[in-house]
Amino acid sequence: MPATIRDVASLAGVSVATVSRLVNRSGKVRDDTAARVQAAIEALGFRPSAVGRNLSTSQTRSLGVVIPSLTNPVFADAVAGINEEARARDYTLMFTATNYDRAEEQGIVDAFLAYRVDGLILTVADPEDSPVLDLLEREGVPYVLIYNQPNAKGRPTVTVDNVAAGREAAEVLVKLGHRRLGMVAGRFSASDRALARRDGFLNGARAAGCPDPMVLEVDFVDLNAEEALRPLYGRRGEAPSALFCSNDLLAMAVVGALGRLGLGVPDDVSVIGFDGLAIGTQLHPTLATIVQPSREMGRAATAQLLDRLSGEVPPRTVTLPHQLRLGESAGPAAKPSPTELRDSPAFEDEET
Amino acid sequence: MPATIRDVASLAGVSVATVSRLVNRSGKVRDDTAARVQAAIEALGFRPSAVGRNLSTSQTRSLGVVIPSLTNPVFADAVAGINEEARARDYTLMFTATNYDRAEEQGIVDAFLAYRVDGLILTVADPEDSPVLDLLEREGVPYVLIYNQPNAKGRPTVTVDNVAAGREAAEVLVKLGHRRLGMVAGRFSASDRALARRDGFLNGARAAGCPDPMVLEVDFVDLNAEEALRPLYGRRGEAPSALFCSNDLLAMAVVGALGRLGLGVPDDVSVIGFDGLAIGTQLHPTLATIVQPSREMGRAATAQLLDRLSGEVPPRTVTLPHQLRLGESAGPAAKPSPTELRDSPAFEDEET
DNA sequence: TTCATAAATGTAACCGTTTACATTCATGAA
DNA sequence: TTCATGAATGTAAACGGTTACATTTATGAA
Repeated sequence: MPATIRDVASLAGVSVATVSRLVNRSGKVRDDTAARVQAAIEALGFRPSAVGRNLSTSQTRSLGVVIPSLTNPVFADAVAGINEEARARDYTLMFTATNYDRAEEQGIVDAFLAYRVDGLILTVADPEDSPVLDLLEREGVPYVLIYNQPNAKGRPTVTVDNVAAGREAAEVLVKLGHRRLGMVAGRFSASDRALARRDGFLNGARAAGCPDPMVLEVDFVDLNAEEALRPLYGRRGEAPSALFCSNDLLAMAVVGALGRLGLGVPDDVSVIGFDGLAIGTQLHPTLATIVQPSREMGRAATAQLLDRLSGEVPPRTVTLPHQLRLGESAGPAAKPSPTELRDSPAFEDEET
Repeated sequence: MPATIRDVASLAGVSVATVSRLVNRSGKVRDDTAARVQAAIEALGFRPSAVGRNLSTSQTRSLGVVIPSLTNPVFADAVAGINEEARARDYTLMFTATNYDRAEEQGIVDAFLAYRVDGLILTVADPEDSPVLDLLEREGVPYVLIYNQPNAKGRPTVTVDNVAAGREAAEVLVKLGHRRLGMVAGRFSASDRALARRDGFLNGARAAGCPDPMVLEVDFVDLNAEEALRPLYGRRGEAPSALFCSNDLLAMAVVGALGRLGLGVPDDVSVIGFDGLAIGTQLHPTLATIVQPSREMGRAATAQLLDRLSGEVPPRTVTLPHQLRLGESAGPAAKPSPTELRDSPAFEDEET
């Protein structure tokens, strides 16, 4: 229905090649011819079809974006960054969320490959063991991971140092006087980064001579935080006085749940999250967290991918700096009660 | 580089038509032939090119999504809904955020039209006066608006009744004993819905015999809420005791800013937002708000658009139900001090 | 067997671009 | 005036599918 390049050509009395040259500035055309063609284009409202062009050039100037969920602002922020960079370079985005479902993941990537996207940006459950990534490798379609851990297979990734960050979370809590630490995390099977953060956290706790933190693995989607925390806070004395949550959304839910369990934050329990969501600073108490530069990560991933597409850079892993953001949700440990002193011999080697 | 339908055909010793028929189940092919072709497909890793298909069928099974921002979860939620419905019907999404910029808007829609998306879902600044929508109308490309106000030009829209909702916000505040109401809103020029909410709010306030609420129009992106509120809360007695915010993000910022100004929520000032973001229920105080079913709106918009593409339904406007969600941020008005009683004769006709 | 009919398959044009290569045109030197 | 040269333009073949229509093959009734 819309006008084609041939319509324009015949109206202007030139060949399609000339029209194409003018439209793409890919060759010289005399001024008066140009004017005639331009007039024809406007008269017909000609809008070159990307699909025709894609077919003939066998590239689409489009990128596929595959993330677990948009409901978590951390991903939304990354997509915002991806979007910015892609638009700036005149690429279009095909987008989808997998809802943490591997089958979906597969289906989506299949669809994107059918559309012949030039490259993909994705966050997968586990890059070490990912059929989709293997597929992309096999097909030779360039991709960059985002948020995922750098991994054995050398897959290009833009991320932060989750292990170091987890360790810092432990360290700051210890510095505040906490000894009994705990962690609440989403399912590790769905998040290699949560796993890395845990590793760092345990590490940090051990290095500081704390007893091993207990780790609570919870169902992140439709979570009942109160229910999940109850076992931990059934008996008082032995429960952790500080919790590290594998992401901010989780941390916010935990803070709310603790309140409903009658525990004050940070007076009874300190909480520190991960992600650095903007809203965290608006809350009451403000959320202590480890900030990752999500938007920037999106931008960086896109930049690398596009550079790669224009044949420049070799694939590589980029680690962006994270940053501790103190907040009211993490406070000094309460003075231990006599019973607790008795229960926790580890207190002997307390520092500070 | 990837295998084409002709490769498959020649390997299987059949014609391309047969392969096509098998792939699309669009015609009968004998079992043994089917097996041979299937084998060839697998041997070559044949993946039919959507771009080839798009060209020949002149449709793309893709939808364009254009929203102001992903950073606001209300849009992210809608996109999640759009994504769900689109995937279920085997459509792919092209996506972009405009950052509330009209020029961007135009550029993006141009790009989507070039890609020949089958239809668009969008939220624009002002549907009454929108070059992009006029363009779509002219080109005959189907679209559905989301969040925008139903409008004179009869553009199909999926939304809630923002005017009624605004009125309800006023009513609930009045019922809590507030008389001096105020509203904080994003720029009306960027949001027809904020405008509608204000209209309803003013209406409700008047109907209840309250003095006209003052309306503070603020810059929503990179907002310094504290600075913005200072004029309102410079002198105490005359400042509003309850604020309606045109969206939840704004409300959260306002709650935080009030705290920093030394004003307690809800003890000194009540705050009610709009959107019903999930996090609102986790906050402390929990956020009173008017919930719109964002995900559902995304789904509904997509459903209507796709139905329309298959030639069924005529374009129409759908109004989904909104819902008041009480929260701790809106509480009863403080007993008026004597000075205030003197200053506000309007208190005479107080109800309840 | 023979033939009408239906089932299965094949042929080739078309969708809207790009682009290698061929052709025509203008220009200025000889 | 003629011709070599480079600039401007044109021709036609891809690109990877779909599909109307033509052709071949199988089926079963007479």
